[in-house]
Amino acid sequence: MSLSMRDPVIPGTSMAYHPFLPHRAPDFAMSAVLGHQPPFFPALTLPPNGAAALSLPGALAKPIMDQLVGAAETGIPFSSLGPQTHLRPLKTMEPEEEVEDDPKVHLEAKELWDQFHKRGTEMVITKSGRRMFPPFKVRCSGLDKKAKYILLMDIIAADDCRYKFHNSRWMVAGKADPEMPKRMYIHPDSPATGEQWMSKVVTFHKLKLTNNISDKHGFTLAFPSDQATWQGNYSFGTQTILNSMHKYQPRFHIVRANDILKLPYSTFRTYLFPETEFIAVTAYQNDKITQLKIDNNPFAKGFRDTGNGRREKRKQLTLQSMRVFDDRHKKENGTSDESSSEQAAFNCFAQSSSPAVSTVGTSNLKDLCPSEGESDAEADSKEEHGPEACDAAKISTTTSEDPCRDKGSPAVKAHLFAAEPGGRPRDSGRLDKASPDSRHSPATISSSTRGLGAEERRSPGRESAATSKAAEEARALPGKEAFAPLTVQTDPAAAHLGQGPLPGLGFAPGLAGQQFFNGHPLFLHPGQFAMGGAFSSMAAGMGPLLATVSGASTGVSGLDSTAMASAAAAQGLSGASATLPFHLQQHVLASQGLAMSPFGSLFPYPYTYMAAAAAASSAAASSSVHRHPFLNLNTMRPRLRYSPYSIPVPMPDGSGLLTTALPSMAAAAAAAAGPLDGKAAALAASPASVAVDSGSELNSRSSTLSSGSVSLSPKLCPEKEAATSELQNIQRLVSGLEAKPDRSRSASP
DNA sequence: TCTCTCACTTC
DNA sequence: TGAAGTGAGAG
Repeated sequence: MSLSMRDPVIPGTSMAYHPFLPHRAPDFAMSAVLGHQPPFFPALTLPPNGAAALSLPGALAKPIMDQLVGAAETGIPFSSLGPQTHLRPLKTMEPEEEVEDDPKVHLEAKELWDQFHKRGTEMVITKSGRRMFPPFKVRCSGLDKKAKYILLMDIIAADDCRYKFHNSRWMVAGKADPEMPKRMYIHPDSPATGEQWMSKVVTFHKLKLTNNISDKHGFTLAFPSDQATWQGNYSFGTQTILNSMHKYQPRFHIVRANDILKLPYSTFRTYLFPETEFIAVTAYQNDKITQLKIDNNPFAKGFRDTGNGRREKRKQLTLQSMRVFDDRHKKENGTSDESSSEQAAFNCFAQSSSPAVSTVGTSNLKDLCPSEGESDAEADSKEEHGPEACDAAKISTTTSEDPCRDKGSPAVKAHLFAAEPGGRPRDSGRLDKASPDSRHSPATISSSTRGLGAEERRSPGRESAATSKAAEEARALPGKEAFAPLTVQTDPAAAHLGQGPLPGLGFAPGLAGQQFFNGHPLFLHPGQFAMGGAFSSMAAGMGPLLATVSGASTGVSGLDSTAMASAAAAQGLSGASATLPFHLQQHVLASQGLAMSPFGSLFPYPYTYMAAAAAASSAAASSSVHRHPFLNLNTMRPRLRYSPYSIPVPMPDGSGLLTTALPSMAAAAAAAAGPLDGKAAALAASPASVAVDSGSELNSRSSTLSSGSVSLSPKLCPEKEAATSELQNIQRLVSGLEAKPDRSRSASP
């Protein structure tokens, strides 16, 4: 049984769903708390009949169940298993039936995105968080109507560059700053049936972007995995922390799972829309972008030229003053330079007075301002081919070297922005969109290789030699290893958590008013208590996950005194002592405008540890290769389908699924992944490049690729045709990776 | 560059 | 009606 938004769960009344509460005890076939270390470990749910009832990959389920069940039967101290273990109702662990589906995802408002993208989309980030505009919306099809899916979104760094807006163009300004802890946002409606998802446009407009590293709207989970790139901590949250003047790429994920608890073991189908790439800014740099926002964002109506808003009044005032100035100038010089006058006016009005700009607001993609800066005009003229062509180009561009790209870095898309230094063959090399549907073609990344390839494909940069040089220099700079976004690392275990690429997972926000813990201890930041459906089950199912608060330098996870105590006691957790007093927790929650769930903050785990874990995760992810955890993961494990979550490995006593086990695992993973840096990316890139080879193909193939039936392009990897079983592909690719990380190059033309 | 306040908007 | 989302502009 899983909770969802549809479950009538209301904070304060949802306790009935909490497995830790006494009245829930009967629902459990078994209930036990195993182990006591580390305190931050969430409970591992264990059905009474072992692995069979747990919908986990065989490889994972077996060792876990063997250990847990075996330990219980033989009297082995639970502590030897490491994590606290909770047994959950069998019914919640019943495996799902595998039903074929063929998900397709279409980006909504693509035309709008194209308009922005052509000029280098900027997204404002603020301390309190700013929504994305255009909003990220997709429409799904091809889902199994009856199956449940969890939809997620995250934003990853597009490259390792820092940018500056110079001479009306975005230019590389050096190496990227240390990456912020990444978070994944779970759509608040998750989980929902395929039918439900397909019946509406899935919007992620509530996701906010922030530059506040102390943001409390997130938490981190950590769990072991043999997939290095996904081993460690996973952050979720309603706000994504970004670096200003850095380029980012939103991603959309479809996970077929009827319960959040299965998320860690489910296959992620990732979709990437190049046109949604953007540069985070604290203040708009490109006036054209500003104008586009004003013209299209309802909330900015007041700044539109049309209307009686402040903008209009100001404009009129400015115009008036300008006329006075101009008249005076004419009298003084006896001549009138219309062009200069316009230019002056343009400068003074900051484009608000530009006629050309006013037309930008239309939904149609037209030239914005021919009269504007040469760079813009140039860009526009080049972009007149249409947004679709532009997209195709993005995807197909492959020849030029991207200066900003780290060796092996899969994602380098600096060239994607129109406002970049001229002279680059922006349009050259673009592939015509063969299919009308290509406009909706995302770069599907259900397979690691494809995902990486997609970005790799795009990475070929348009950067000038100069920028390339700068990037090179920047690259030479000390890595981000030193970066520790989160303050204190109180637990050694947390340190290694970050050794591997750690993709951030963000659990949805708008789940307010719903309980998300029907069960197990999950370390959540107070800010997450408002989350609902997805979390309800997630908490219950994140057994092997280590939860930590991420991105928070202050505070402690808010915990309901009652529930927390109950949970803590049940789990034998010791971290509660590190938490704030209940009233303080309430204060923390209140400060965030969040209602504290009665059972809410279940996790008495030391906030500091969580932060440390997140920091470690972030630091690990900051490596060039790890810049794109998702893609990197794929690189490491080329799969048509992959799970960002851990895959079971033999668990040593005392470690098991716990974080304690992470060190060794992470280390091993890191060791394996390390050498792959760069090469691995290349490997992954090959299939991906194929996938993105043609916009039309992307679209038509997205489903196929995502489904894993066939994802590799016949052009590049004929031997990897759909007929090849997924397992075989995985095995082959993985073995190849391990043996020859760079083999991919040879395999990919 | 960034942060904050402001007037204005939508919902 | 008020909370929340906007860009402008000052500092």
